[in-house]
Amino acid sequence: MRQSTLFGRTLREAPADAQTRGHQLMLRAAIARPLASGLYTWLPLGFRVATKIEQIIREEMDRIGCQEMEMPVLTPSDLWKTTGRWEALEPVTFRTKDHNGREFMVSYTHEEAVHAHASAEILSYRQLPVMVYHFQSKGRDETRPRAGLLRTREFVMKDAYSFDADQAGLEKSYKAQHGAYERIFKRIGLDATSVESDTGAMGGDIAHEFQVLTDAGDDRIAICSNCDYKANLEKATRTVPSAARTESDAPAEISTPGVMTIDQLQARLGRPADAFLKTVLIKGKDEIVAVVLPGDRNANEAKLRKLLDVAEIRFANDADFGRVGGVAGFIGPVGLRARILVDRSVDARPYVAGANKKDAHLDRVVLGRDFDGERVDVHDVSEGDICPRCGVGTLTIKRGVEVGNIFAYGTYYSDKMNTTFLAADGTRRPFVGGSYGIGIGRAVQTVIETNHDDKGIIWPIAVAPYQVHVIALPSNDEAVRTAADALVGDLERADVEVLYDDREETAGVKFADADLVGIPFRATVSKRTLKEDQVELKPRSASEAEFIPRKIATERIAGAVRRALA
RNA sequence: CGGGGCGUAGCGCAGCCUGGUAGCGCGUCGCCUUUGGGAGGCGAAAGUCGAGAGUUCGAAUCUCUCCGCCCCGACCA
Repeated sequence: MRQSTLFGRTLREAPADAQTRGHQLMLRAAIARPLASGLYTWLPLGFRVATKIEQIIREEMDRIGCQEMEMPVLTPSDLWKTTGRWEALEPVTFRTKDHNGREFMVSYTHEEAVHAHASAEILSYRQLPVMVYHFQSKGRDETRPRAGLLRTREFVMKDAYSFDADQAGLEKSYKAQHGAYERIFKRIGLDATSVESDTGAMGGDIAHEFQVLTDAGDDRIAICSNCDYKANLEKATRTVPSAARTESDAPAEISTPGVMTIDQLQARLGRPADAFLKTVLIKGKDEIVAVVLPGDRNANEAKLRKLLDVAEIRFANDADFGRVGGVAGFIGPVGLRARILVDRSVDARPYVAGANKKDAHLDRVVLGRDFDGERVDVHDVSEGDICPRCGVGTLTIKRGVEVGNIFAYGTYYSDKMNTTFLAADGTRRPFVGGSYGIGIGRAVQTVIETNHDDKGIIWPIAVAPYQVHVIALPSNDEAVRTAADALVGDLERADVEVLYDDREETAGVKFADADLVGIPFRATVSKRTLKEDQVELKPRSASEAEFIPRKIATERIAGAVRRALA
């Protein structure tokens, strides 16, 4: 490919609204361009990367017997209505109607569609298990697209679906996908770790996210310093140190005029945050729920949403406070007329809690004696907490990008859509399923986020837009041009992918662009190298170049590419 | 959807407070010189100042409404 004709120019400066390094480099290196908020066009260089990533995924899916197909972007509303997601996904989806008024969704995902097909194609247990996948655009009207390709409103996802006769089969399919994912991310050059994740509103048992740790990410992951425990903060828990039970007198009211927050209580009473109980009133499905936590812990919204089976956590209003007998700022679990959830971080010792009376708190409130409630796990873990698995290591919290997820949802969709097969014993049984997604654009930018230096991208060769960047210097010199043209032709005949910088630019511009675009090998043909009858070869990731006699340059460069790919 | 910020030439920005000729750097175009790390000279093109309404003799600048974009939070691949 001659760079003089390449569609898409490099940018010397990144647009001011590009925040992360990957976003900046993605734009500067002409990988993709925004068309509107959260909508991106692949430029030729980026499209080649995306295509290579797809091909790697395709090979690994095929290897585990997952069959490629393709379902439409637009899917009819009645399909979604059978699972209730037409309503549930309303705020985050794009919709349209045809000329007869029939409604369609720009598919958010394809579980419904694939179940409809499975139901029609798979009649007997003899046809199971089956795994299928496709690469297809998803539409998600994200309220906040973010960081370039990391979160967009339309993106291509590889989504695979497994259908099994029973739970044991599902677990096998799930393991096969998990293995494929590990191979895929390794080949792409992403250091992705599988992390336990929340199963979301769909329930189900097992789910893993593949997270790439980088500050550009917007997920938070708890990681044990000792064992292999890793979990999304939405799900992460900890070992709560057991406190010795202490005896104490009955609660006593203390006057605390105007003292309404944990911070103020600490200042006023001179005790640490964990000496207090924090009580948060929230709206449940059709009840008011009080969540009781130690003063130094925050409630985890994801955990609460799942526990209460609500889409969104909303705090109680004044009327709700009155209804349960609480006073804002002085709320506590003792005598409260609400469903009470007590976080497992609360232990069996006396705390200071709100007295449900203006300007008053209760000292020496003890769980089990003075109040009680359902014991739950709804707190955020913090840096330094004890690992829940090994009980030895401490947790650190890192940011991550979720490049893929796998999810064993079981019969969730089959039950709702009544998709069944005929089992060996003659009964009709629901498909036991799982879904497995990878975002292509997100993967591309995550590779950049984790493979660059201060000059530009450093592509892993397996996904690089081209393998060798040939630089002619200067390209208007007859001899240089002839030699460079010949090298490019020879390399291409040896099946090497070449980007050829034949532009009439100065050396500085060409080298700076080569570093920015980040093709793994740079081969320079210049007046200087020609004098010695040589070609200069420099890997993007190395600081030193080597000089190769022109006669064997093609062979040597093609060999280097082959070794790098192996 | 809650909170915050920003829209002036392709990109990065100044000008706005205190109303009066629309500017700078880079890029782009032409010619010349240059060619191993974003070169130099001369010349040139390019802006509905996000949109609309208002105030004013006069609005990029003041007021209002709308639109777009970004960041933090919540949600996702």
